[in-house]
Amino acid sequence: MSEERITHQLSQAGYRITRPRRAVIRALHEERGYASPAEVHLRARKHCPSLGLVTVYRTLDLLSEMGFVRRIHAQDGCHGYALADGGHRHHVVCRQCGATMEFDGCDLSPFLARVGRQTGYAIEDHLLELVGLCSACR
Amino acid sequence: MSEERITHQLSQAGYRITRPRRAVIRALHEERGYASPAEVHLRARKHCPSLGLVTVYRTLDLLSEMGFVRRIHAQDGCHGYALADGGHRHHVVCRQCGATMEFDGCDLSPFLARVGRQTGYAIEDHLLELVGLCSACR
DNA sequence: GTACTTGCAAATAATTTGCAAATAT
DNA sequence: ATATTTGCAAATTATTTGCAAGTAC
Repeated sequence: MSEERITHQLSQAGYRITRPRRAVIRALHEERGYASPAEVHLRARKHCPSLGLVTVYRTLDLLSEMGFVRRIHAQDGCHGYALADGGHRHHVVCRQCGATMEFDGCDLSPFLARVGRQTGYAIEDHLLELVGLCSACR
Repeated sequence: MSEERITHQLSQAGYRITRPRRAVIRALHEERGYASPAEVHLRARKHCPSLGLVTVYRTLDLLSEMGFVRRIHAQDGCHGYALADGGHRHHVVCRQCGATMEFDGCDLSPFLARVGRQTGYAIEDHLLELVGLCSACR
């Protein structure tokens, strides 16, 4: 979802559109995959240098509650946040050097449909991250 | 997987079978869904009163590394652990109520193979998280 | 006996809360 | 004008580490 649309909806819901909140929303849009609160903070400071980490937590909570963002759990155990509906930002990470590369053509639909039937859930979004060795590290 | 099978495999891998480890494995078997380290600790103490929380963390790490246990991301922010019922399984999380459900038959192989060719990476592992609405919340 | 494990205490990291000052509406 | 939001500092909670003592093999 676009930044404008999110801010508009927040505004409609009675929340104020502040510089810190804009900065967090922008940072999330710039992120390819998911980011920890600390990472969001780092990135969002570019847009609002005075931004405090606490505000990042609070804003992520708000966005999460409003359904614009979702919490995901990363392998290392840290929590990450990603834009909901950003499900098609997939990437491979090299476990050796950390290089990441995006790939496109996420044709998981048949798979997702099957899981939906099997579990009774209405699947709305997904996050996929692949881990492996990049060509240089092999 | 049964307790005996897990301990056997740990033993085969060169790890020692201790009272604290048995207690943690048993506690996981008694748990229906997933449990936080603190919850595992509480339950496992019934089988090994001297058990320390630190050992629970270490044992969960070990079991997780060996693939006997999976980390689950709970809504409230705490990490949870659940037995991996063999094979590679994933889960769907309900964005409304947080209920999680496992599904099996994660047959992504054709997809992974294609991405491997496309990116030049040797894909070794993947993290897939699905988000949706559970049947009760729909 | 020896190397792996444990539990404790202390260190570190992650997240939340209280509150006066700042600011969007 | 005023109720919301912010940033800081401090509190709380979660997780990891160092190390001497304990234990499986």
